[in-house]
Amino acid sequence: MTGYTNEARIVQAIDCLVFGFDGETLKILLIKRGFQPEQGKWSLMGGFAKLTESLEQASNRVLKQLTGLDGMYLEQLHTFSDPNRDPLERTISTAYFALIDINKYQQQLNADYHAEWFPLKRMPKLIFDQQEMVEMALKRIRYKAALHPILFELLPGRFTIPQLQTLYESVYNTKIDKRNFSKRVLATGLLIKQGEKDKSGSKRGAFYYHVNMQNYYAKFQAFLNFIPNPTNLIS
Amino acid sequence: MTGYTNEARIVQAIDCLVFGFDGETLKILLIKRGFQPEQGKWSLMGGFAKLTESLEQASNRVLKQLTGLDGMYLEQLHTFSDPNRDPLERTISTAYFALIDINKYQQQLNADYHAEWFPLKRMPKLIFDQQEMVEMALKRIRYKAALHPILFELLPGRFTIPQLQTLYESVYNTKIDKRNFSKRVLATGLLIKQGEKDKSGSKRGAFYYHVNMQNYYAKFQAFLNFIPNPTNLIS
DNA sequence: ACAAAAGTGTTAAGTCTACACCCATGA
DNA sequence: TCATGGGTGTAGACTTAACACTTTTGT
Repeated sequence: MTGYTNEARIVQAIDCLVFGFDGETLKILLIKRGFQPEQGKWSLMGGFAKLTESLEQASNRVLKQLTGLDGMYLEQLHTFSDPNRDPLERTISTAYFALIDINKYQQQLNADYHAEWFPLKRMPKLIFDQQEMVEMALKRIRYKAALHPILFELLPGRFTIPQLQTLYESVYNTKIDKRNFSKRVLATGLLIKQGEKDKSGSKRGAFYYHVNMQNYYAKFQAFLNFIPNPTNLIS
Repeated sequence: MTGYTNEARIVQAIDCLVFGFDGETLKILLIKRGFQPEQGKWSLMGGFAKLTESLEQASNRVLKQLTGLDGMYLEQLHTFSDPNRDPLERTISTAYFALIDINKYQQQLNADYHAEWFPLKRMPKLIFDQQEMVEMALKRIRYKAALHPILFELLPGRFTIPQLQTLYESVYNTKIDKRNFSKRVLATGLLIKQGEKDKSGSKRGAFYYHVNMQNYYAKFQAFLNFIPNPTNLIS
């Protein structure tokens, strides 16, 4: 017996949504597609599953190629399977999203792909159903970050509370009271204050913090009620 | 140009996790697998994607075959792609979970599949990675039901508040104070009281309610903070 | 009349929100 | 010295949690 008989075999793709934060706004990494169809158009970084690797392995492989980075936060988003999603051939694509520290991103590696960071508000049209993927990823990130501390993945190893607040404000496109924000974020016990200050943003300087990794894993589930109005969150 | 060259083509399966509630406990519908490998073992209901259908269409087709039902609550859970998950051939499977009113389930249709409902606590060992699928689905249901009113999908068109409470208690394996429970559930505005009572559970009888579908869609997002301790919920 | 489940209200504790002033520093 | 962003506390509103007794009715 060598396999299932009479069943269709289908090309299995992966698409990677890479998000970063530049201190101002949430950005997504896009490439200029290097092959047909839709060659030369802006696109998510993707690839195809090989016979001997899982989709997680395929995504990590592709992300390593594109960004030079390993071991980043990576989560399966959804599998897109409309029979007409790819005009060239019936293809199923599983989308993954990654949250990376934009500073670790290795610029030289992407020369081949002509990769560029785009603020989400000024993103070009994408090919196939990738627009839908981006919207779903944003919903997922907003939903999840309201309950879990995933946004730390977008920051460097040390960061200030005002930076963290800007990140939350940019993800939720809202303004948060800084007194309430710092009270809550400190109350989680996830942050450890450092001696040094970041003087780049102000004359007085803001203290650096880093994540208490022990508490991070322990409290990953318990980081609730962070956002003023967790309405507008989606399934 | 007729397709991608040099890319692997892989069998794409779907697996359906069908949940129901019998008034006592949450149950899952399993079948005796009718083909190799693992023929005769207890398994999730599954199938293969045809070239011309999406995975959602495939799932609905398979669920219709198994249960006779259409249009049930169906959500994509996760895509499982370990290269060794199926010993016969490399197969990728996307799991979907369905929540159905167990009373609508059409018994005659499953004769071919030897389907049976199992309380989750007394579930037999499943084949391949299906055990993992069930665990992930349970986590997802608990997570989502803490924030959204999906558990109504498991109840008949009319139900009583004590029945609803039993359902929540069984999903979360916990006890909830009935005064607080009814206050909260009524405060959502999702329930409409009916004139009649269900006399089956007690001598006095409990009023029937049904879901206000208008509010249901409007408030699907806003049904928050339902469960005493939304700790133990998973990503 | 009694057993068994349904139904209902209050109070205290805790959490959340709104809000304004002083601090430190570089230019 | 002044302009800029950093840092902090409180009071009122609201929400949540804990808790017990009365009602209905079939047997």
